Amino acid sequence: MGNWDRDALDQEGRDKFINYLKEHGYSCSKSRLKLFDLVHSIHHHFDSEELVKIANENKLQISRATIFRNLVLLEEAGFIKKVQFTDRHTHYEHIYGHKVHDHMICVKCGVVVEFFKRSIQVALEEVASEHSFVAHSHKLEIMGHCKKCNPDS
Amino acid sequence: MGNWDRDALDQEGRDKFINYLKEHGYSCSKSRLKLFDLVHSIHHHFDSEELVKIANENKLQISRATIFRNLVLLEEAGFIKKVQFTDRHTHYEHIYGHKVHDHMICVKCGVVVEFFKRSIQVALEEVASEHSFVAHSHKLEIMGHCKKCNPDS
DNA sequence: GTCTGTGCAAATGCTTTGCATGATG
DNA sequence: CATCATGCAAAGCATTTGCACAGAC
Repeated sequence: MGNWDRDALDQEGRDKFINYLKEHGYSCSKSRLKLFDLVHSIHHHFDSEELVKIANENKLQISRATIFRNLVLLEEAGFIKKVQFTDRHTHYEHIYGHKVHDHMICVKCGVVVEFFKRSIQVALEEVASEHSFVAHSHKLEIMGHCKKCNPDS
Repeated sequence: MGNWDRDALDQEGRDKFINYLKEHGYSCSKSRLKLFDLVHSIHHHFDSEELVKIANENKLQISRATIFRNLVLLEEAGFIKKVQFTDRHTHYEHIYGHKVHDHMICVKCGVVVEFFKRSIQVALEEVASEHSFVAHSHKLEIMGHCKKCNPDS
């Protein structure tokens, strides 16, 4: 994961991020933009440790503290979202340029499958409105055994 | 939360727990049973801190370490389950004697509403089998604003 | 030049662990 | 009486924070 470069999609998101920063009175520091690029150079789930590692390997000059502080900002700006898998620390995934989806996790081998199911989305809307909630987002993870790890097969 | 007592339902669960311990080669220590009772005397979500606090107030003589160690056991035995809300530390809820349900969390006031929706359960089963997964459990949380905190109302 | 962001290292807070002691079967 | 559980205090680990300095606008 040492190499990372922006692609066209990210460039568009990058501009949105810059706008967000300006509109909300945050400055466009180099670290923030570097972190944005770094985060978007990873095409899978990631955690803070991974960012720190890549940043160090590539001598990006972003400290661990700055990474944590700006992950909060990226989350607040709606570019990334926390996901909690089996272990204790926080993982993130991209939102920008990605479709809404949920996760299925094999408790044996740890494989994570992303899926989208319209009927779930619809049912979520319904149940929220039944309880007079205005839903903004949700977190859904199915735990079980994947085909390979299925003890009965 | 200073008072706690077993009721009939818990007594049945308690026996199951004792069986579980025996079958799995764990000893039926006083601490373990006290923790079982304590956990089941709480009728809502709880966290380790709350258990420690009640244990101390009631002089139950269960140390923090023992609480953590046995929470793992209770989870493994299927009596409680981890739930992750907004803050950083782990919350638990009962499984035994409770129906399957999910949560809706108000991001403003933090209220947690439990709900059950059949169409969601059905859709979860479907999507798992579409991906050749055998689902054991799931975690579903809807984040949004409750009626009171809804900014548009 | 003023205000905001960053780096560093220390602090935090939940959780885990090593080891000597105590309870269990 | 051998084994497993517990208590205590210390360690771990992801994350947060205070403060002096650097960078943005």
